Amino acid sequence: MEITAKLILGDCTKELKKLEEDSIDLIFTSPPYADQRKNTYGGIHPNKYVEWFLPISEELSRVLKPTGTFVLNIKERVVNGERHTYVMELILGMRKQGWLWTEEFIWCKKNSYPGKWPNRFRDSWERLLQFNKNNKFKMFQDAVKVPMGDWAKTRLRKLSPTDKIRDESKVGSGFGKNVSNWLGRDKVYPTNVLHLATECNNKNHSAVFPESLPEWFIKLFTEQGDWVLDPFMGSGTTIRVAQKLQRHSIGIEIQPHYYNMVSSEIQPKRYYLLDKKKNRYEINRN
Amino acid sequence: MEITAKLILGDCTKELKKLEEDSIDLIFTSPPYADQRKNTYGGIHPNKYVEWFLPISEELSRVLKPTGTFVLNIKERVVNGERHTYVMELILGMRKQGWLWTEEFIWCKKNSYPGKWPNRFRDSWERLLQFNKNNKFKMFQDAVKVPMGDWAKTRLRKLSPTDKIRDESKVGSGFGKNVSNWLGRDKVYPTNVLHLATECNNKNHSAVFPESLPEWFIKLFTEQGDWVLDPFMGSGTTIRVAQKLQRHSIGIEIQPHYYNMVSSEIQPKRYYLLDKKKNRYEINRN
DNA sequence: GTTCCGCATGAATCGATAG
DNA sequence: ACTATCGATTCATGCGGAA
Repeated sequence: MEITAKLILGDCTKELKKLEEDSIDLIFTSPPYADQRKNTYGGIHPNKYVEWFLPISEELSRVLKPTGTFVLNIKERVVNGERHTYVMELILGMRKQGWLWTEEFIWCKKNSYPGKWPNRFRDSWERLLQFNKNNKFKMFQDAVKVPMGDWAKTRLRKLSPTDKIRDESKVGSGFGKNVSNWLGRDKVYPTNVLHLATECNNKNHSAVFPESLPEWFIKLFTEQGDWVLDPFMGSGTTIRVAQKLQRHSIGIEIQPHYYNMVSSEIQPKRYYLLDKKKNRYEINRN
Repeated sequence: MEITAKLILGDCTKELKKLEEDSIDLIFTSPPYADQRKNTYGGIHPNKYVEWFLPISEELSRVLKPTGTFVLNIKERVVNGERHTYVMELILGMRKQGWLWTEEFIWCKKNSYPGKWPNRFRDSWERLLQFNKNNKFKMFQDAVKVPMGDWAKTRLRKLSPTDKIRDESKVGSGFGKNVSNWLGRDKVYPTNVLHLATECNNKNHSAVFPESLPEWFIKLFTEQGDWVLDPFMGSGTTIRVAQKLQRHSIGIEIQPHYYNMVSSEIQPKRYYLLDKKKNRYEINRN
């Protein structure tokens, strides 16, 4: 199996137009926050943020498959002691473009940026907005199951024989029936809150988010061989993870510095062979 | 010292008008979510939510002191597979009224409502929106400091309401029972993410949020003798905590059932004496 | 006195069915 | 076509009684 990673140097407002429509399964990106990264994209002023982004989201809608998902990592800045409203206005604007605002996940950053202010605490969470073109979209929930809470160890350890037998006899409570289903089960579905630490010790590139963040969404919304797009590639975290998980990827970056860095690291094509024993693809080292 | 708890039976859209202006230090409330609790306030349809709430927030602005804070606990419902936008529209509407949207805290609920759907995970967080009339407001950050270190973090997160209830005598010292463990440990400021479990069905009253939620904000935004208002009192959690922490309180509730329940539990006036040894007020049992 | 187990039940949401 | 009601699904926790 051949997995492609296509890197593009350029402004995504222009480069996106060259991509084929209905071709992407997942867009995962963290655009430059308002007034951050001043050199990039001219350092968008919070008040101009929405009008800058809407043409981009329009193009993203064009390239996304009808069953695809767009995950946007964003957080509003504080302006004059107040949270700015550009994220809310962006959601409202994108809905007018036809996007569905399906869900808002929360990323709780375990080690948030340090600091102390008289009127606020450290900001320790970010939004992960899920948008879709259609209310039928691809989702692979089993791929992101998590270990069950501690309560299970103590409480489900010993189940009386009656509980196991009760299966169909007592449908009334509904609980007894399901308890037996949970025996031997150690994983449950996650919630819409993600607890991940920020990576701080990566020397080569300062990624805005840890690899586990795109990893979670790539596993959730795509399968092997699907296409992942990051229009604001930056240090290439999304692309790197996509390749690792054997998804095709396209990354667009405006800054040559980042583009060159990622280019030197990512192979444009990688080949995987089906290992029949393990029943999965393994990288072909030849 | 005399601490008042004033309970009002009635519709807050009317009752708020009778309150004195610039008299409240903290408003903490959890209004009925759109189309939930159908018996209360007629079960407001998501599309009508903003126009229903804005007149109320207008009155809340009137009664709040210029240095006061309004904390609103709210979450949007899913309508047609999409998160509804009434919360965002509410924030935008309140800003037009002159409110400042200072901050958004996240309440992560460890035990969220169960369920499984093909297109979403369980909803495990709620918003706590902080609004102010002025960018100079009262805030007592030291009152909510938490112990440092991983040990303390996990401990804090796992603290069940019972753990706290067991030692209610040590009012104001945080989470009673474990305080001794924290002696000698450095304390740090918290972040804008709160990890609390919802109180499951208590035998007496099913509160929508645990006591530790209003407790945290009451400690953060008020001092002893200040005034706390909850215009949607419900089972009276906010009022109960305010009284425990020796803040005056006003609770408004439209349903006689709840009003009577809280009335039977809360003393309209409670007297505290200054214990000079401990340098704090203790309840006068005479 | 602890620890352990059984039971009930939540600010929910989807899809099918009925009016 | 559009709205109202109902059953199925699922995990963490408090409470009360038992070991």
